[in-house]
Amino acid sequence: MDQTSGERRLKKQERHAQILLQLKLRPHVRVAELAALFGVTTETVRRDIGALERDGLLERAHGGASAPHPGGHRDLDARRRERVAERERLGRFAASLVRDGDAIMIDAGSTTMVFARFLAFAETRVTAITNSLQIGMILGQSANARVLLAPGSYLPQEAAVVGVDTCDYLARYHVDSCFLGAAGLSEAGVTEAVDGFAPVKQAMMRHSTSCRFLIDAGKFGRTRLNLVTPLDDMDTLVSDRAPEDALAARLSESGVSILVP
Amino acid sequence: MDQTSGERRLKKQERHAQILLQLKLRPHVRVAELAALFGVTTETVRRDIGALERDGLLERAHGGASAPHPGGHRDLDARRRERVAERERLGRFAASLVRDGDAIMIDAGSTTMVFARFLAFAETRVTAITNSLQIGMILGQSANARVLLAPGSYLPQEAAVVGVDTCDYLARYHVDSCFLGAAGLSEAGVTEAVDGFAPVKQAMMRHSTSCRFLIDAGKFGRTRLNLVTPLDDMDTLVSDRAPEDALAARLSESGVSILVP
DNA sequence: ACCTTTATGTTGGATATGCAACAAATTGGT
DNA sequence: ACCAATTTGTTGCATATCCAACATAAAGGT
Repeated sequence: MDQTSGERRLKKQERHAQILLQLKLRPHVRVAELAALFGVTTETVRRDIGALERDGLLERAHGGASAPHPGGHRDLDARRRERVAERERLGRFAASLVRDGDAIMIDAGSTTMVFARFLAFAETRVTAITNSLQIGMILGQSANARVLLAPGSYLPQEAAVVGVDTCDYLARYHVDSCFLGAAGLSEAGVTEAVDGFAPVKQAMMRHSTSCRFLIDAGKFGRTRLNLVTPLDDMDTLVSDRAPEDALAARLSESGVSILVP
Repeated sequence: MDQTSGERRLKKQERHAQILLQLKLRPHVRVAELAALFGVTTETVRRDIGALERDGLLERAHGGASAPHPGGHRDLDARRRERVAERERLGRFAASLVRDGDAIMIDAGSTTMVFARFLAFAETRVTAITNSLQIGMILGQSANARVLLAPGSYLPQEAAVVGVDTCDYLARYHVDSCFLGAAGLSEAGVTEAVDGFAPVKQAMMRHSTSCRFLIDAGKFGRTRLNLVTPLDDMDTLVSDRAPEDALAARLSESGVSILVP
């Protein structure tokens, strides 16, 4: 049984790879379109999409599928789905802290990504330096944003760059404020799970006048492997709600400013 | 006529803003979902989406809409759709030129993106330095690729960085070969349309042992504003088919190697 | 070769979406 | 309060998509 031309028929695995590849290049593909492309039935494509969805590699839509995020970052997306409302409140609030003309640094992370989306949406006139490709692309959409991307070695899971190149590059600038995410905030300080992120965050802290940590309340009391900064050297916490009890006491003791919507 | 709760009914403009905001937060929204969210008919949402699409602010899909490109590269996408078959042949062939263990530089562009796709698919063990975010993300998916991203100011239309930072960064490396795209190849030399790309391409040429220009035949005889290199300093042309007539003569006269599938 | 497993195609009916035309409601100005 | 313009809702129908069940074909192992 032959088809269109001399094209070899793709196997299931190859189709899956192709579908994911397509979704890296655009946000949405249609079942019919893929079926035509592969020379298979829509039902087959539907099965492919179903399988990929079960693996969490894409999201279905009526008539097609879209990337869990264009640029496909599963972990990041899974995290993003959690605490959506809180994160939106936090992101919107944090974006309101940026004023026209500010120069800022933005760290890679799901919370800072929401922040960047609101910043782009508000069309704040801003110069932003970031190590996150997604944040760069999002903010670059805003006509009023000037985006500088830091160099470094690329981490696919985080869609960000890290390493000495990244830190060296950041050291060449000084901005008004930096907006950083974190995986944990406890009495031990601000901590991070992703290897390589802590030095970048530290570099951003060093080269900005004020430093805002965007940490949603779900991360209070949590400690991860890499220490970003002890509470004593922490500047400002921006969150969706204020910490309580022991953590609150230690924060105030350390002179950390707390901003909540 | 009241609705669900005490919610105020949104006006058209507000719905439009909300839709765009939603699309900044995720890649795809559905008509039915938005209708429920706003408390309006699917037809109204459909009209909203239609209007936004006419303004180029989103792309429709059956049952919903998606961002023009999260990282929105409509031009790039439009270009990509042209000469698909030729470009795929060219990209696949160019990818076969890379051997395990190579260090390469890759320029931003639709042709080089296809090249990177095949490189990722082939899982070639490679270290790649690029100024294109999309290429970085695509190649970064390959377990065998190590990707270094150059810094610079971000160009949203091209999803790439350019500028002196970019060139300075490239100058710190030396690779086996570089793979560059171009908008035109004529007797005047290799030319490019996007401001800022030419210096980056030149920097890549300078810091690689061999330089491959990936230029599909549709660009033969075309001259654009920015000169990347005259034919005399050109190393290798990789294309889907060999040039003819005067251009072919000038290329051979200049000692340019020509590789075709 | 044979058989088993898996993948793909086919079909039909249920459901969802798209579209156009018209009706109803809302808005904005006087 | 009134009218004109705009916006939204409603309806009917064409089309597209989904899903499940079964048939066919391909792949893999013995």
